[in-house]
Order: sequence, then C-alpha cells, then structure tokens
Amino acid sequence: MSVAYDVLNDDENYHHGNLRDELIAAAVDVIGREGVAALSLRALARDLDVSHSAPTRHFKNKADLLSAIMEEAYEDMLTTTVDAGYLAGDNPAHRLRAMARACMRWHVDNRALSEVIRNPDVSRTAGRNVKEVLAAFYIHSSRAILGAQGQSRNPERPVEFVYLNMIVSVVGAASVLTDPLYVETLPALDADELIDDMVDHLFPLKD
Amino acid sequence: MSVAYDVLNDDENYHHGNLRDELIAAAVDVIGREGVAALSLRALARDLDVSHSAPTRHFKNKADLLSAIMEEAYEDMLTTTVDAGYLAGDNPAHRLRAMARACMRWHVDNRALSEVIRNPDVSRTAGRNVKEVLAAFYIHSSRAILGAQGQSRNPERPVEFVYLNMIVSVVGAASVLTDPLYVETLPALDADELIDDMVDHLFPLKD
DNA sequence: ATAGCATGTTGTCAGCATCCACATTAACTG
DNA sequence: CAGTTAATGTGGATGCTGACAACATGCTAT
Repeated sequence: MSVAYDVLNDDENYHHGNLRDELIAAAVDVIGREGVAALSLRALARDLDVSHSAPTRHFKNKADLLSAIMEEAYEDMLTTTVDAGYLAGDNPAHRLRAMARACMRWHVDNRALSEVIRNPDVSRTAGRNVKEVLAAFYIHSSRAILGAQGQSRNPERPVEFVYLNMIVSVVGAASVLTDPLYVETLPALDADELIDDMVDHLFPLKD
Repeated sequence: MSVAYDVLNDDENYHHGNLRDELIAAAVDVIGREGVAALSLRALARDLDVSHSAPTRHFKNKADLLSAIMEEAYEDMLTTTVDAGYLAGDNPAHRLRAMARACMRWHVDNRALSEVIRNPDVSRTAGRNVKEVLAAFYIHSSRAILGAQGQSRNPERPVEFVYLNMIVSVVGAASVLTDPLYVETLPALDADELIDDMVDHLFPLKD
C-alpha cells in the first residue's frame, strides 16, 4: 500500500514525499533514546520540519502510529527467526535452537521495536494482522518442535508447553536484557552467553 | 515516613487525611483497567474529590507516583516470594521451586503492579532503594540456588546463569500471562499449569 | 484544462502537567 | 493555652499535546 517515489526531491517541496516512513523511523529513534512515553506526534512533526498535524494523514493518532510500528516489528522479528531456522541446516534440533537464539538476538538488536511490541498499551490495540502472524508462527514453531523432539533429552514434554516456554523465555530475555535497571542490578551479564545458556537449557542436545 | 491517622473523619474535611495512599490505590486501579498510558493525575484528583494540584504535595509528578508504586510493588513481590520459600519447608530444592512459583503467581495476581515494574519508562526512574532491594534478592536467591544444587539434575550449571534464567522466566511469564494479546493468540493456556511446567523444567527434581 | 485525490497547512479547542501564590489545618513549643 | 510553623489542599496561569476542521497545494488521469 505504501507508495515508492522513484524521484529524489532535493528541493524544498510542499510535499514531504516520504513522511510516513520517516515518521516511523524518527519515532523508533525517539523511543530508543527516551522511551515510548516521551513520544509526541508534534515533536516528530517538528523534527521533520513539517506542520504539527501533517502526521494525521498517515496515522490517525498516536496509538495508530505505535500500532503500525508494532506490525512492522512483528513481521521483521518473525521472518528473522524463521529465516534463521532455515539457515541452520537440516537437523531439526539445530533449527529450533537457531530460531530461539535468533529471536532473542532480534530483541537485543532492536531495543526500541522490542519495547514497543512488549508494551501492553500498544499490544492492546493489536489488529487482526498481528494476531494472524502470531498464529502462523505458532503453527510453524509447533512443527519445528515436533521435528526436534526425537533429538532432545525430554521428548515427552507436550508441544504447547515447550512452545509457551520458548515464548516466555524470549520475552523475558528481551525484558531483562534491554532494561538498564536489570542490567545494572543483575550479576555481570553478557547477552550472548545468557542466550546460549538459555537455549541450551530450553532445547538440550542429546550428545 | 507515612503518617498513620488514627481518626475517622466522616465529615467533609479540608484535609483529605489519607491522600497519598488513596492516590496510589486509585492509580493502581486505573492502571489495571486502562493501562499506564491512561493514567492522569488530574483524573485521579477528580476521582478523589480533591483539587487538581493536591497530588503535587505527595508526588512531584506522574513519574514520581509511578516510582512510588514501583517501590511498594518490588517490596511486596520480593517479600512474598522470600516468604513462600520459608513456608516450603527445609528441602532447599523445594524452597527454590516454591520461590519461583510464588514470584510468578504474584505477577499474575497483581497485574497492574506487574505492569508498572516491567514498564521501562518507569524502571528508568528507579532509585537507590529499588536497586538495593534487588541486589539483596540476588544474594538471597544465590544462596537458595547453591543449597538446592545438590538436589537438582544439573548441579554443574553456574549459579549466575540459573539465577538469570529464573528472573528471565519470571519476567517472561508475567509478560505473557498478563497480556491479552498473548493470551488470545497462544494455545489454550492455563496459568497454573504453565507455571508448574516451567518451574519443573527450571528446577527439575532428582527423583 | 480540469476534476479528483493524496498530502500538507493553518487555526482552534480541550485536557493535561507543572508552577505559583494563597488558604486552612494539625502539630509543636513555650 | 496561645502563637508559631510545617504539612496539606485550593485556585489560577502557562505551555505542551492530541484531536479535529477547513483550507491549500501539487500530482495524475481523463
């Protein structure tokens, strides 16, 4: 639906030309630096040298902007983790581990987006799109888990619990690893080591 | 520091008498129903039939109110889980499992408070108090983990990782179990079953 | 050219946080 | 018991914000 203008308008146009995408980019930047609460549509408009209500054309209100960010974030996150699974080779257990690791890494590498999708005030506004993407991801993951069960040390654990535990671990790791309060308070904490340890414990290999 | 008035002022007083505590209670109520973003000091003042700037005497601003809520929440949460450990008897492994289970349950039973302490915009304002409480909890938990290591199936795992994994699991479970988007999207999900399953997996018993 | 549409602008309004001067009460002090 | 002081609450002013409405501009297709 988003129009791609193949022109490069260096002159000062009446039309901004790419406001929607730049609004999202600027918003993500602000969120990364100052948090969701500090986000202001008017401030964004000022930053982009645009009138205070120009954003209305693209996002009905603040919740709508955050909702759009959430949608992009979920798609990016889930394709990233699914792709990581495919890149991990043919061994189902390795694929599953790669998926969990990639998903955690995505959160660490995309602090601002992670903060948005984990914010209840945002997820409350989630539309059908997001829910369908999440449902599809559940199906995909269940298959991956079933495929890997034979190679795990605890093959008898029900798939739903394994999946839930994976989601919980990912969300928890995202919360802990991106929150300065935890990082400051917890024992010396290297994100990669923690992720590896948790993946090992979540999906232990046989050998 | 909080004064306890032993009077019951049924008449309409100039002084409210207990504004601070009632502000917190009303705020928690609003957060539970509409989320942190919907919180407004002026609306709270209206609800309590008090002038719009009365809250200033008790909380310099909104962040200050949320910070106070966070402090109370952390103390309540951590004493609840520590107490659950003591109540679980003498077996160190059972104590540790009881702690983890109680901590997760606290989040489910105190949705609003959980949402506050997991909100980055709030935790960013955490003061020395909160940090000291968290540090003390780490010490307490490390001891519990060390005591339980002999009874677990994986005694060789470093204490810090076990602790981190526990925190991650608790925070993640809180996020997942209290967020309607997850509850709606995930496979049929009973909080108690999930908690038990996760605790079993986190701290497996020998037998 | 011109009608229609997407996009951006200016103007306006209510709600909110924050600050300030002032009012009232409770607690302390001699 | 009287007078002082600190704590608490009031009312108004200011500036920022989100939201809406009416208008302006430029692209595109007929």
